[in-house]
Amino acid sequence: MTAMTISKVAKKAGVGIETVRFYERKGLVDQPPKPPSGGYRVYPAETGERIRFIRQAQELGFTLREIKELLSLRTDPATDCADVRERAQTKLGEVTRKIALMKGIQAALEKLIAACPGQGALQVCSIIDAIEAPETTRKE
Amino acid sequence: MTAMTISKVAKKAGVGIETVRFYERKGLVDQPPKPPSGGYRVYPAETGERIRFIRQAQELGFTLREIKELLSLRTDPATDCADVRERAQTKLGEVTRKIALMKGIQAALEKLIAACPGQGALQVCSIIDAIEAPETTRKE
DNA sequence: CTTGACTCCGTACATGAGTACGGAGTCTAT
DNA sequence: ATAGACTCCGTACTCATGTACGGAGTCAAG
Repeated sequence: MTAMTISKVAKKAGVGIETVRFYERKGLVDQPPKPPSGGYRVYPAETGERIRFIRQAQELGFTLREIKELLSLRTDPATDCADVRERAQTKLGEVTRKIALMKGIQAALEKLIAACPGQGALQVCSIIDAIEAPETTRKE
Repeated sequence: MTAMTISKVAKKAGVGIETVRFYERKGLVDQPPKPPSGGYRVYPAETGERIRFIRQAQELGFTLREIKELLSLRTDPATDCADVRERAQTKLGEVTRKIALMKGIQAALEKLIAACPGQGALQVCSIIDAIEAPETTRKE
């Protein structure tokens, strides 16, 4: 069982070595200590999963800063539960909002696909219909 | 009814003037022609909506390049329907996938919130559980 | 017809998120 | 014990996405 070196982690996570190191610098993943005997750092298996999570969260429009916050949410005895709870609820609001927006786009795309293949010119339907202007009810 | 100048558009869309101009340069929104009489450009009302859409799509993790593609999808007689349909379907796949990922995070947050307030130390539950490793079934 | 606010345009600067490079050390297989 | 592959670390470069600046032109009100 070969030790988990940085290149193994990177490969498992589907990123480059430099990216792993970049996330270490940013505090998104822990840099394991160098073994006292000297030599290469050895990574726990979770690091790969953690990086995968980071990448997916990025695809969902979270910044590394936000992802760091997400990752710091965990129920363990050491952290103040009420605080974690509150931050989790804030994040939950964000993702719920994003899901709603995304569903708007999904619906618009489905409508577009449905409208398209019929014959030539049905309605002109734009993706922008996906957004229901929230505040644009002001004239001027 | 005062003409829609660039600052009005920006305000309506909730961005700065420079951002509008930046999107014009990038081809994400059309730059209206300068009136032949000279003077300031006047913008159609849709520009504001369009920019709002751009910002929302960005929050959902789409790049400007991708958003440009999204915006170019529309069923109108001028464009090849089959082509539009195909591109729309690709995009639909992407957003559907994103929704699934986002729901994973949503569920994890809900679980976290539910686990938290009970007493002190219930399970340690990490957000990373949100991701079901797709390919990590390889050992080594 | 002048003043203050706004537009236009080009260019420069900023920030987030990597990516690349290079030299020195380490590990492993032959 | 040496070659080839890999690690470590610092620094520098890149690319996307804006933001800021500055000077010249324009507009509308007093």
